[in-house]
Amino acid sequence: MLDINLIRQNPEKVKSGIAAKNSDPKLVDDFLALDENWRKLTKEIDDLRAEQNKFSDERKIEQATKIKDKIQNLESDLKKLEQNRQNILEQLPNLPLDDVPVGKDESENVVIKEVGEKPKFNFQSKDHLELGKSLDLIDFETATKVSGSNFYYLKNQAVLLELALTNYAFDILTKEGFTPLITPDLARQKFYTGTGYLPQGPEAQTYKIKDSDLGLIATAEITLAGIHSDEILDEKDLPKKYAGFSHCFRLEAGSYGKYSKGLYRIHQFSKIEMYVYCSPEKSEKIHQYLLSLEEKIFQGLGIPYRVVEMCTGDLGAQAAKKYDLEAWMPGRGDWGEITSTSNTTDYQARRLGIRFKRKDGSVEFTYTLNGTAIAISRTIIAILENYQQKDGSVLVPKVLQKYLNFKKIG
RNA sequence: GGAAGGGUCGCAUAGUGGUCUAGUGCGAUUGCUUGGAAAGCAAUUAUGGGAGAAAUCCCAUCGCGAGUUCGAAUCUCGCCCCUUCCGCCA
Repeated sequence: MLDINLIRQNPEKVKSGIAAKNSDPKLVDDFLALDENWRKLTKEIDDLRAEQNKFSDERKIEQATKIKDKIQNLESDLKKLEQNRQNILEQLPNLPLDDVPVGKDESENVVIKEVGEKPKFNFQSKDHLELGKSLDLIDFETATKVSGSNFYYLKNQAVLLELALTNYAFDILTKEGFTPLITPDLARQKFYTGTGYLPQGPEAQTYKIKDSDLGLIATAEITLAGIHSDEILDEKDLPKKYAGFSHCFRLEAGSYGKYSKGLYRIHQFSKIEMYVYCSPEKSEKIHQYLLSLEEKIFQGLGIPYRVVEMCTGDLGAQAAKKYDLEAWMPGRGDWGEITSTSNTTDYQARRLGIRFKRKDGSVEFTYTLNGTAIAISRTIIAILENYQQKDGSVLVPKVLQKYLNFKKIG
């Protein structure tokens, strides 16, 4: 949600910002028109109420009743105005930061750097599906029978690999002062909408629990953002850094093609998400910090990756700035998204009511940032495909060996 | 899942239809006092919205939402949460 005062005072800035994100700038004019009517009517009703209160206090019941009827008539109009105004407000995406490259879609994203050496195989390499099968690590067939397509059983050493990756990431993050958490895998709807995820409708990517207000979370971002909703934090406690493990559930309706196969696009996976609450002036530095932690994790794993900065058109609604890490995936012979970190400024905080009190006593909205520490399933793809050997086995990255009693899979 | 009780200002508590503009205590901040502190005394002590150049004024908020009423913290209904007991279970 954007700051109403910003829209009122600087509509041109808002228009150009949302236009860069492929949203219709006309929404701003619509909003301002509704807002002006809303203000007029609000004033009118407030004044009437003041009058009604006065008559009530003086027990002038007849006059008070008359005003009451008047207010009731106006109030239904006000409700409509308020709702329309709110609808538009919720449609407006967060504005991109000034230094974000302008672009229409993902084709205009900017590759910032490439780190690590792509492996060169002197044998016929396999993709993770073949490796998963030959090494008995992933079972899609049985999962399809039990749960449907795009589910999987992790088996044998892949299970231990998942746990090792979890421990590895938590070790790094706790050293960095993050509070480790295992979050609920279900959350109330208001936290989906608050973080900007759509719980329903044709574009919904999330599962909803029938006859309840709950849904399966698509990311721990939802449960981590909820922690301090409707709270006023103390500036001296900022930044608050959380690392939350959760299962993530995504409908992924209509995803087909070679890039969707195997573990890449599935209905359920495990992920550790970083989430930071901070003051506005610290947010850009912390965003770079989150990116550096993501790089540290994948450098440690020895997986070649590149850093991509999203252009304005590919930021999504919540983000003001966003970087992805893409790992080299030999099985597809291409890069595949493996982490994502966003500065959502005060966009989520406004919806969720997350504020903080400065030393001088003033209260303002907190900035929030999120970043993937590790998405286990895609990381397993990258490990299997990059560490495969001629004999069909897969070496375990050095940093994981201390969590496992084997150095080689197969 | 069932039954009973509860949710009030940072915390603790009072408040069962109008003087609640929410009392009291604790805590916090500021001032007075002091060599300094404590104690004491005094004042302040929320959030959102609207009008205004400002001082300031007005509206809303007692878990959330709807309703009854000229008037609701107080009455009614729905929901959420907490506590205790029962059931079920890891």
